[in-house]
Amino acid sequence: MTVVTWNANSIRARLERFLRWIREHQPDVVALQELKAQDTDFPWQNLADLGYAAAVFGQKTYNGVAIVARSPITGPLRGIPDGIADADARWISGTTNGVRVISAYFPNGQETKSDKYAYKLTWIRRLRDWLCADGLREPTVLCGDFNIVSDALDAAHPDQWEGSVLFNNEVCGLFRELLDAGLVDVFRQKHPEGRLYSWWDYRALSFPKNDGLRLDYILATPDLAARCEDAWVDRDQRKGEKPSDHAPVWANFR
DNA sequence: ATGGCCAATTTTATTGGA
Repeated sequence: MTVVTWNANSIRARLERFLRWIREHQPDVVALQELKAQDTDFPWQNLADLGYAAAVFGQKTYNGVAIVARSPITGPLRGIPDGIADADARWISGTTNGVRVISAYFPNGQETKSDKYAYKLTWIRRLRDWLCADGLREPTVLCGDFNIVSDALDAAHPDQWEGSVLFNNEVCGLFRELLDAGLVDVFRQKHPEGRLYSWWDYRALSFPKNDGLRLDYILATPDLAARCEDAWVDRDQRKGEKPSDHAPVWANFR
């Protein structure tokens, strides 16, 4: 089973590229983030025509997450199921092919002194608490744009990001707490040397210079992680006309 | 070669992204 996580940075702006990519690569499961679209603007029919089911948690203008899969998706949940109100569409889960799939778009946080950063920390702690309490009772992949540089190996120039909302002791500590809840970073497992990235700024020739960050992760419960054969970044999707600033991150499970 | 911000909004600047 192949699992991909991709921050599309607007599903409408990326529609042609997205559908072409689905047709060419036929992934089994895709976790999408930053749809920047309401449910009614999601390409349900295009995907159905290609043989894919979808579970969507859309939002106008900002955020928005979805799961797309070749097998039916059962028991979809929209929003971290802890009963706490959240105005942002950042989390969806569903089960397909016997695996619980979560697509999560972690808050960016803007600046460390901002309310948005406080919200980021609160949001990640909610996710951690849910994972620890009852989130990992079945084989699970937690996929998404974490907006966290988990380690200096995940940045081309870590010194330029140290202390930012993406890379500091607080968010790195919370990332470790997500792993401690019972998850394995399967891409790290396959590439312990690091220096591979999933996001490059649109500005300043960041992609040709490979001045990137790894922000997109696939975390799996240990049973699944043991079945992971390979993990890779689909750099071709950052090339050409109208790319997202994120490339899809893939993992293949036996 | 992969190329010098981009996307959405009742737009012609502003907000947010990372």
